[in-house]
Amino acid sequence: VTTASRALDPHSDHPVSAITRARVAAAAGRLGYRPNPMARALRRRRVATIAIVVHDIADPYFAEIVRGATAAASARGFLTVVCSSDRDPLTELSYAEMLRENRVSGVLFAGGGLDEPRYRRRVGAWAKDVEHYGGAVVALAPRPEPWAAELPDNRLGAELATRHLLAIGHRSIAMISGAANLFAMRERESGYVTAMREAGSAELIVRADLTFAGGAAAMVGLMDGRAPTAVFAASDTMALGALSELVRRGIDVPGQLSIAGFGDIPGLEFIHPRLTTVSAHMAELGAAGVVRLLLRLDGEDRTARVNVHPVELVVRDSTGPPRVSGR
Amino acid sequence: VTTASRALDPHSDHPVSAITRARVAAAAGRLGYRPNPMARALRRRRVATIAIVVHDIADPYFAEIVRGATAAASARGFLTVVCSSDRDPLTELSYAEMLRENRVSGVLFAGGGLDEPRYRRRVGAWAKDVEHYGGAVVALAPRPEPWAAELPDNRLGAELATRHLLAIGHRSIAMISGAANLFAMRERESGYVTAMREAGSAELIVRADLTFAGGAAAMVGLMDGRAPTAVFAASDTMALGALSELVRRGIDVPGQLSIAGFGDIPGLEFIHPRLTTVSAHMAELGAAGVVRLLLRLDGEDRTARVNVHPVELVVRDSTGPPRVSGR
DNA sequence: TTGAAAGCGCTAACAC
DNA sequence: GTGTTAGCGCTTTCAA
Repeated sequence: VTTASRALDPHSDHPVSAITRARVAAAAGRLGYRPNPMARALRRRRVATIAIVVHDIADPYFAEIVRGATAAASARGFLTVVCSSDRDPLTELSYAEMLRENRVSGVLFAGGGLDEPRYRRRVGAWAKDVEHYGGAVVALAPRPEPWAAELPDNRLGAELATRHLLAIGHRSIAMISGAANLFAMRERESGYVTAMREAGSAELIVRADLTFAGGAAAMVGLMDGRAPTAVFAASDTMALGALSELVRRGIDVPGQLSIAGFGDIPGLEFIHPRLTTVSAHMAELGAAGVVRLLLRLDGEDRTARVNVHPVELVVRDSTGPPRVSGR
Repeated sequence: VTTASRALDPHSDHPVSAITRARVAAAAGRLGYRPNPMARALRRRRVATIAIVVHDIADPYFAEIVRGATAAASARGFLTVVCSSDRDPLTELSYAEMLRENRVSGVLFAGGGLDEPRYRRRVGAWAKDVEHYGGAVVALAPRPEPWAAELPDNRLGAELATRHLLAIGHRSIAMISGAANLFAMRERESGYVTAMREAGSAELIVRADLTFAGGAAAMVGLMDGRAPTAVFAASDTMALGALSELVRRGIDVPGQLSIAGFGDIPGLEFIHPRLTTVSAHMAELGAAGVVRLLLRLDGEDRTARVNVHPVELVVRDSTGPPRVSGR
C-alpha cells in the first residue's frame, strides 16, 4: 500500500522505481482505483477543496470572479465552495468559521476588506488559525491584512476613467462610490481624486449601496442637486443603475450626461448606450487567485506579495463630450 | 468517547441520560471541542457538503438560486460547492464525477436536463452511484430522470405571460426560447403554445443562446422578418438582451412592441422600461431544494415527488396594448 | 527502493 | 444507558 500510495502521488518525492510505478499504474487502471478523498483529507489534515468568499454572488462582478476561480480550481482537482456574505461582515465571519472547521485548503477573499477594528481583529485571528493548519489565504481585493493578494489596479483604473472624462472636456465629474470603510472603494476614490486634482477640478463623491438600486438612488441625488456633466461609478452594477435612472428621466446619455463604470461585466456591449468602463478581467483574476493559492499550498510562495493586475479603459458609447451649453 | 459522540450528535437516536448529556455539553464547551469533520466524513462515508450544478453562474437566474441554496445549507451546517458548467454537458459530467468521488452529501441540479441519449445514460449511471453511497440528488429544473424535484411552474408561467399579452390585445406574439433539447424550455414553450392555440393565434418560436447576447440576436432576427407586436422571452436575461436591441433601434417599448420575460431576476424594477415578467422565486427554490435534499439524507423522503412551486405574473411597464395600426 | 506498522478522529457494532 | 473495540483508507515514520 505504501508503495502504491507513493507511486500514485505526483507530489511525493520519495523514490519509486519505474517498473513498480508502471505496475501500480496498471493495477490502478485495471481496478478502477482512485484514492479516497476523505481518508486522504483525514490523514493530510485538510480537504482538496478551496473556498471563495464574495460580497454578493448575484453581482456579475463577483459571479465572473467565481466563474474564473471554479474553472481553474476544478482543472487542478479542487472543488470550490462559494460563500456569499450579502455584504454582512458577521455572515462573512460565520462562513469563514465553517471553512476553517472544515479544513478547506485555502480561502480566496473576493470582497474587499473592511476598516472596522472588531472585524479586522477577528479576521486576523481567523487567518492565523487557517495558516496554522496549513491552509492558504489569498485576497482578490485590497485589504489591510498582510496577505498574499492578486488585485486589479483599482487606483489606475479609476484614474483612467476619470482622465478619459476630463480629456473629452468634462470638468464637473461626480463619482458614485460605495461604503467609505471598504478598502476597494478607497483605492478607486483615490484614483478619481488624483485625476481630478491634477486637472484642477473639484471632486464630488457620493456614496451608495454597491447595487443596481444603489446606483439609481445615487443618480437621483445627483440630478436633484447641481447635476454634473459626467459620472464615474465605482462598479458597473451601480453604473447600470445610474444609467437606468437617467433613461427613466429621459436624459440623453452621453448627449446630456456621460457615465463610466468599473469592471467590464459581461453584456455591456449590448446595453444601450454601450457602457464605457474599466476592464478588470475578473475571471482571470479569480483564476490567478487559485494559482497563487495552490502555489502557497505547495510551499512555493511564502511571501505576502501583492500582484497588481493591469486594467484597461474600454471606451464605448456612454461617454462623450459635454454639451456646449449656451454662452 | 462513544457516549460523547452520541451526546453531541443531534441526529443520534441512541439514548443518553440528560445528566450525561449535560456533562458532555459542558466539557465540550470548556474545551472548545468540535467534532473533526474529516474524521466524521471518513467514518460516515460522506462529507457535510452539498453541491449545486448550474448552467451559468453569471446568469442572475442561477445566481439567485445559488444565493438561496447556500444560505439555507449553511444555516444547517452544510457547505455548498458551486459548479458552473457553462452549458457544456461534458463539463457538467466531469464536475458530477468530482462530486461523486468527493462523496458530497447531495447534489442540486439547477440547470435543466438535456434530451440527449449519451448524456442521459451517463447521468443516470452517475446518479445510481451517488445514491449507492447514500448521497441525494434533487432537481431544480425539469429533467427526464425520475428524481426528487422542486420546480417552478414553467408551463403555467409561460401561459400567464402569453395570456397577459393576448389579453391586452396582441395577436402576433413571438417567443424567444433556448435550445430545443432542454426540458425547461420545452415546458415554457408548451405553456406559450397552449395559450396561443387557445386564442387561435399562430405560434412563432425562435431559438437563441440563453444569454443577453442571444436575446439580442434573436430580436434582430425577429425585427428583420415580419416583426411581431409582442415577444415572450423564456428567460429574463434573454428578454433584457432583446430589449437592448429594441432600444438600440429606437423602437418604443411597449409603444411599438411589448416584451415579457421569465424569472424575475433582481433589479428589473430599475430597468427602463421596467420589465414585465413571471416571478419564479429562485432563491426560495434553491432553499427548498436544500430542505428536500436534507430530508432525503435523513431518510424522511424516499419518493421522487415533483413539487411544483407557484409562479406569478408581474406586470410592469414593458408590456402594453399594441399600437392601433392604420386600418 | 520497498514494506510494516502506527494512527489521523470519529462512529457503529456489540457487549454489558 | 454506557463503554469497549474495531475499523473507515489513507500517509508517514521507521526499519530493512
